[in-house]
Amino acid sequence: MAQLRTKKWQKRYIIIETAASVFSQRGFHGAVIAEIAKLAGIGKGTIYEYFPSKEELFFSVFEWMNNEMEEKALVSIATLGETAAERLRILNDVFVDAFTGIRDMYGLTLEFWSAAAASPLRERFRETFRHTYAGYRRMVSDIIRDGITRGEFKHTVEPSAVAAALVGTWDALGLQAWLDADFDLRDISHGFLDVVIRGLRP
Amino acid sequence: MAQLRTKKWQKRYIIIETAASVFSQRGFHGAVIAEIAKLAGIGKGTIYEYFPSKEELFFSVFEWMNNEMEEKALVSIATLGETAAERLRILNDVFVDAFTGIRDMYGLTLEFWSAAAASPLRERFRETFRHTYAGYRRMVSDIIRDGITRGEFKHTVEPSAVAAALVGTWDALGLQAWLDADFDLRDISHGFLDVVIRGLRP
Amino acid sequence: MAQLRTKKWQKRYIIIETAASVFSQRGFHGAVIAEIAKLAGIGKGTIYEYFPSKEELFFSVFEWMNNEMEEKALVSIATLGETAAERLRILNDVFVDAFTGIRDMYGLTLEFWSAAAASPLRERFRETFRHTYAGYRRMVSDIIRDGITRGEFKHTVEPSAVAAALVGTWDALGLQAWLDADFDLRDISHGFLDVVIRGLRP
Amino acid sequence: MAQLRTKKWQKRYIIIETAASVFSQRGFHGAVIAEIAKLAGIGKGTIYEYFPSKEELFFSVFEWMNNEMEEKALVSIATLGETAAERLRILNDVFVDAFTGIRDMYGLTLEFWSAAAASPLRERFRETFRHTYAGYRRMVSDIIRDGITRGEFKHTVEPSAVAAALVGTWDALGLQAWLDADFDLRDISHGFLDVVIRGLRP
DNA sequence: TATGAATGAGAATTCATTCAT
DNA sequence: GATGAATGAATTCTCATTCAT
Repeated sequence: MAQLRTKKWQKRYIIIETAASVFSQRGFHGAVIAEIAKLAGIGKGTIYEYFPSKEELFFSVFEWMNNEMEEKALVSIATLGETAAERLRILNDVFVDAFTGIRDMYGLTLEFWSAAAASPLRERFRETFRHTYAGYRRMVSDIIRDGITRGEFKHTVEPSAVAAALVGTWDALGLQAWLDADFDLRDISHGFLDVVIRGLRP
Repeated sequence: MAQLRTKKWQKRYIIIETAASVFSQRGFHGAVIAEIAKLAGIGKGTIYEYFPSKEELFFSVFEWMNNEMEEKALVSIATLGETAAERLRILNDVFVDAFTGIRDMYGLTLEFWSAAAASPLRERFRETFRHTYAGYRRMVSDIIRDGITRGEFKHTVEPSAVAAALVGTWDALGLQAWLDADFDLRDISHGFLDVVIRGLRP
Repeated sequence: MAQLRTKKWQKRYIIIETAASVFSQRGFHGAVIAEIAKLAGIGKGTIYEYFPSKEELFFSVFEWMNNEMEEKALVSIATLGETAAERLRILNDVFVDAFTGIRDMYGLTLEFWSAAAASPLRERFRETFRHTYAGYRRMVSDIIRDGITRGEFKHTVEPSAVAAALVGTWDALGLQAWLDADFDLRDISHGFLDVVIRGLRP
Repeated sequence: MAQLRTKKWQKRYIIIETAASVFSQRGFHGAVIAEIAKLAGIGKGTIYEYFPSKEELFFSVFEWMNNEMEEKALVSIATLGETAAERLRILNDVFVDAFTGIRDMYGLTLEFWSAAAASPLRERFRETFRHTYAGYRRMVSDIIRDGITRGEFKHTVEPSAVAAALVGTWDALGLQAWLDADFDLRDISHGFLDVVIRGLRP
């Protein structure tokens, strides 16, 4: 991204980062543009030079976080292990780690979902969510299909069903972990993944 | 509920139901008390005779929907089948059916999560969520433990891990189905549950 | 107007009157809703209970002033003198008096014209102006036609042309008088009307 | 104007012309400096090299249009016909033509009036209006006085009263024509002028 | 001289909540 | 108990103007 080096994009990035933090602490509606600007060290009006509205800024934060996360996942996919099972475990850990890394920003995810339900930009939020989920499902179902091909997994399993469910599980376990400090995300996801992998074996 | 027969509680119930509909269409922040009142056929001020604030009303809607759902789940639990596997499948269908039944109100769930992240009443939302999830996890882990006891499931599986993941899966598959009209929730959940149950077998 | 006695209409009227004064002093854009409210002795939000927007409030002021003026003109028409010429003179004086009576509010008229050119409600302003002018033109051309019938005026004059011009003249002389404190509106309009009436004679 | 040949004045002229167009479409308050600059093909900041403020720019547009119009009127005056009546008719046509020529810019005139009522520069607008009207009145009263001298007009008419009224009539008929597409400005002004000229005859 | 990125004062509007009736 | 008129705090967004480059 040569762009990232230009001043314009650097400032845009600063705004997004600051906004992410404020939105995550206060929620979309609780966040106030003036505060974001002040924390970003710029004037209120400047934000509107970069984003046409609060909603669009929020959507940009959403896109940015999606990209960050997807990039991590893709990297991990590229550097993966021997067996399909092993690769599922590694991918699982990517999500666990990602969640742990943004734990205090998890509320933001919930705000994104709410935006997908009730924002004026809801259709764009939904479309992006659909797209993102489709991407993750594809990653997982590719691994499973590969496992089937190699004889590692039973050929009667439905890769897309398992993929959808696994992706959903990562999401949902993150939610429970966010709710409950005692929830041991790593342990629980490992325990469950063991069961799933056993279930996938021929 | 003897209460439900009193006028006071009847009107309270009407408000909650109307509010649920409006919140689900417009989101918490987009919903306007005046509209809820008008649709409920009462005066704006009257709502404040029953609920101290918009947030509290929203929270009451949340509690009410939780109760509705839990009741259904408990009924299904009580009337269950022979094997543990069968009971898991029935419980799975309860969630699938519940989701299908409130599909057009699913946005409300997302708003509840957002409230858990950013409402002034967030702690109460979180606490209720925690409690609800704990309840569902208990239902599932009871079934699994029972399966282990009966020798139907492997005794090394961690019931609570599987329970947390399954409950999460139901949640998360609902979300994906809400996002994507083509998503065949029943099929996919069945396909996945088969794998999980195989994985649970000794 | 039984309505005028209801509280709702009384308050509406107070707001319109106060707004007329503020708009006339500061112009539409210079006027601030908060000031109107304060001067009217009510809360800022209350204005929005009666008028959906600043523009609509302004338009209501416009309608109100139009009605006031038209009423006066109609009264004078009803109580008029013998000859057509006399009636033109009386009508002329109605406008002269009206202008003198609202001299310090004349700026408001200019603001209305500006609104007819550039307000979001411009079409309604224009339509109302058209309607008002048509009404005044009709009053005048009726008098002239009557004068022709009675043989007082030449039958070849075009009543509608003279009516349009006379109505315009009253407007425009008011404007010049507003610009220039030395401008003797009464004298000048009388001098001119004499010429016009001579010109109308057979 | 030797000035017009310098680059500085050329650019100033371009800005004024562009501004006239934008102000006429959007009104003074609806017009945005950035748009004027873009349409003029220059940078936003550059406008401030030529005009100290939006108001001053608007005032310059006003002056420029006044000069344009006055020039036309003076030219027509210089090339006039035989009798005083004929000269009044020619002057009348100058205004009719001028109006027709700037029909779609007529809104601008209304904005100038509004500025005379409510701009921070209102005094300068008023002064200029006064001056302009005085000029036109002088043109007309000179003609009438000349007509009286030549015995063409009655010596008891008050030239300045008729002049003020005629000038006002041109203004006001333009307004009515602007409001109403069906208004036949030429016909009506001719019909009226005939009456006035008859009234002026001895 | 020209530019346009940055600024923040400023104002309309919304709507949860109150409270007199 | 029920109501809805009144309220004003709160917030987004606009845009004329400045000034470093």
